[in-house]
Amino acid sequence: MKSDTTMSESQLSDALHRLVHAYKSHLRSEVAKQNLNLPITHFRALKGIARNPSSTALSLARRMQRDKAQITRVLKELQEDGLIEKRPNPEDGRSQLLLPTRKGQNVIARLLEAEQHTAQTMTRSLNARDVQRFTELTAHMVANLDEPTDREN
Amino acid sequence: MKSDTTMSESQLSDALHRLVHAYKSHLRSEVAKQNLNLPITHFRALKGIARNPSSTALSLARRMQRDKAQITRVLKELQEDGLIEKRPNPEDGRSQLLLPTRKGQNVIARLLEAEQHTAQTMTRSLNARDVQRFTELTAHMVANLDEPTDREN
DNA sequence: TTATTTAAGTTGATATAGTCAACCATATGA
DNA sequence: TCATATGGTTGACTATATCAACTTAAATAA
Repeated sequence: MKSDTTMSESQLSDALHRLVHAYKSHLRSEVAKQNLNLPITHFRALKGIARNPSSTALSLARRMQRDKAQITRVLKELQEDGLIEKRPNPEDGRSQLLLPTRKGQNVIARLLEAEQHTAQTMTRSLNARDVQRFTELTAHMVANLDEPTDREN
Repeated sequence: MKSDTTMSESQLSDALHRLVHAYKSHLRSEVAKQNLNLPITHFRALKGIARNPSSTALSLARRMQRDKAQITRVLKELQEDGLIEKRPNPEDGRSQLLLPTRKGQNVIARLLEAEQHTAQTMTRSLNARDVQRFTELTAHMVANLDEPTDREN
């Protein structure tokens, strides 16, 4: 009798979809309130660059687990918006180091606020332990999904 | 000193994105293994229709929390693929009832298998209680995000 | 040192998702 | 019966993702 299991897995899947949808739409509107017009992926990329001082397109793609083609495009737009700059990578002539500009740092600060509002709304009925637990479980599941097929990308 | 909080929220957000991305890509490949060529959203819609005997486009849109325009398109394609049919709704001349065809039911069964594989992979390091807890927390968060703005759509 | 292979990044083409506004037809209620 | 609301459709557009081909530089083998 596996239908119970199947059921709970369907629920898990649906709940996840709903959560991410609701999360993105809330965050998008928070970002808009800050008068910023930046898609979520761009935000995430920008954050990743700021957090990691010597990012390159490829290292970012790996950390975000996104296609490098997509990253190239996002970076191009971030650069056009003056949020990041690319510097030649002294260690590899094919690659560039990514840095947030001053403007980019400014924008990041505001984005983090928006993100925090959203996260606070989202977790307002949970205590810190629950949030912690949730994050851990999430990370576990990501690892489980990634492990089998040695990902390249 | 709120930077700790901000940090954990960023982590939560990133972890979530990664999970959904990994989940979708795993599920997509499981679906492909079944020789089915159906986007995830179509699958979810089909599932929703099968689960709920007297679905209409709008009720489905509400349950899935998706835009009705998007639902219309998904339904059109499911119908073109012969997976669902539309019957006039005796209670409202503007609306149609949605039913899976026999073929649709067949496909659903195989999709559920694919979904189950993915879920099993994803949760293999967790026990049932953890999964349960995770699903609950997810639902809580969805509720928190939905509550404030009385959603229409 | 040249030739071959690999890696970083870009580009093109295409698929999938989601959003918003305008719109048509039916329903509802004043 | 007129005005308004609702179910559903369509158009236009944005955002996200995937894959393959390609360019240039790097690494390695011959």
